[in-house]
Amino acid sequence: MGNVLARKLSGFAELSAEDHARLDQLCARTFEVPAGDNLITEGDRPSNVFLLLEGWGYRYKLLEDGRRQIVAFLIPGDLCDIHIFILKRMDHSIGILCDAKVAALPKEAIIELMEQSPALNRALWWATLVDEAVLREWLVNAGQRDAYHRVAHLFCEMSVRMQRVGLAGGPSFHVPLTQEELGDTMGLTPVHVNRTLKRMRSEGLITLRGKQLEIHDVGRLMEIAGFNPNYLHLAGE
Amino acid sequence: MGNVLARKLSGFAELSAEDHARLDQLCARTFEVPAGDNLITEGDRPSNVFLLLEGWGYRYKLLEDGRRQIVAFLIPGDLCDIHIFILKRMDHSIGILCDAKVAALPKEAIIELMEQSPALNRALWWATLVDEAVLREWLVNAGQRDAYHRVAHLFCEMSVRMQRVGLAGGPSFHVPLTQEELGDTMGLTPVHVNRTLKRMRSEGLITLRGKQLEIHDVGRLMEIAGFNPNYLHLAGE
DNA sequence: CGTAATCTTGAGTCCAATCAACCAATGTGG
DNA sequence: CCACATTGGTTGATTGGACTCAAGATTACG
Repeated sequence: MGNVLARKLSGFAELSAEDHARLDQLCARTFEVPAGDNLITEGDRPSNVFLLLEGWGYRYKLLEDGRRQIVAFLIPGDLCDIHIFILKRMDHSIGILCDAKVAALPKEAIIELMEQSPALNRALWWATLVDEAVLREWLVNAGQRDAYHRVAHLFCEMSVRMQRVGLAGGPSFHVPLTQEELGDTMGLTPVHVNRTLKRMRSEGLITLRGKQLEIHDVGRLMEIAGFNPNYLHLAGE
Repeated sequence: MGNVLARKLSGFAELSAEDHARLDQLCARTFEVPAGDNLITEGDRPSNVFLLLEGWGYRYKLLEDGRRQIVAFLIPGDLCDIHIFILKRMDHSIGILCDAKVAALPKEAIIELMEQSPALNRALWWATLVDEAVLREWLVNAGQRDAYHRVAHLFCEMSVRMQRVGLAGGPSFHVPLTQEELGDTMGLTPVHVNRTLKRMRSEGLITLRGKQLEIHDVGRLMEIAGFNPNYLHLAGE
């Protein structure tokens, strides 16, 4: 179903029934990608745009010595760069965190879509700009906040994003990340992530067991994190 | 002159004489912005796209307690987000570092430009995607590298970017940044930036005096930084 | 059910922050 | 034209947050 994408985009623009049909049609050809696989590898020249329908992915870059920085998470409804084919080669990789269902959209289909529907064109642009805004906020996170506030901020963002696509029923949702992956996201070691989570648990802020994250009081966590959702550019502004 | 923009874009796409004319025309109405001013402030609803013709600008976000993270530098030829008007409000600010000359491009002109010239459309897209790629690399920098390698990496990037728009004649170029601003860029304190620069100076890597940066051996600095220019997606790939 | 991956905790170390002067350069007004 | 103020740069001493190393507990999974 293109429903995940439609649901996400309709948070920004009013989509017509025709637009919905277009999106559904776009997602006709899907395939499965098992956890641990790479969807795209640095150096590739992708000619398709991928849409994540189920599961989680993540963008990352590797340094020569093996260190890894995760630069984005992809959750259902997320596209990997609509215009990626403009660049000659990928400058980063996209990995899959848990068994995923993916639609491959030929670039021609994307171009056609954007030409035919001004609403979708704008909506896809909006999604792209929000991705960039998230990247800026992650840079703020890594550059300015200490471990405790970094984790808090990331969890707030995840909560909002999961809510948005209907994957967080209530205060609890699935986060298929190891502590090592959390560390590589925020520039922390897994050991320090562990200690930070322990602290947040002991303060009654969260429960994180078996990849299930529960935020006991989102408002309070947002306050701690200094979380301002404006950068996600949600519907109601 | 739109020449700065044209020079930058022609590093990616072959622009026709007509395209050059279009760009020149676009930059007809210019104005000056003094150092220290904000070009755009968080919360604004810009209806113009700004093109920096002379001087330096920087994107930044402030936290409640006054800390600042610089998330990008704008040098001559850089546009501030072509499609910014799709978002309702700015989620960050753009400041001016040294007296600048700026062209304000009405969004209609941008849209028209992109419709009329496929080459320019692609080129502007390319510029946008490169901006995002730089952001990813900055996140890697802040998340994974220590102060010494962070500074080295940033200087390598600046060198390449300045070279690209013809603002670095040889190994030396103008960098109108205080050590505090360098710190806010990389998530370091000014004191530590100072010590790091001192070390790089003592190792004979750089000279930095009066806002003039000279990199004595770019190849060596790139090696130290682990700098791979692929993310800048230059012409020759 | 056993092995590997992940999580957890402790002890010691180190990189970068903080605190605090002092110096150099620039600029302004009397 | 000089006194003084301000900003930016430099250096030292100390502190602290996060890393490293290491070992044990728990969980996941073939």
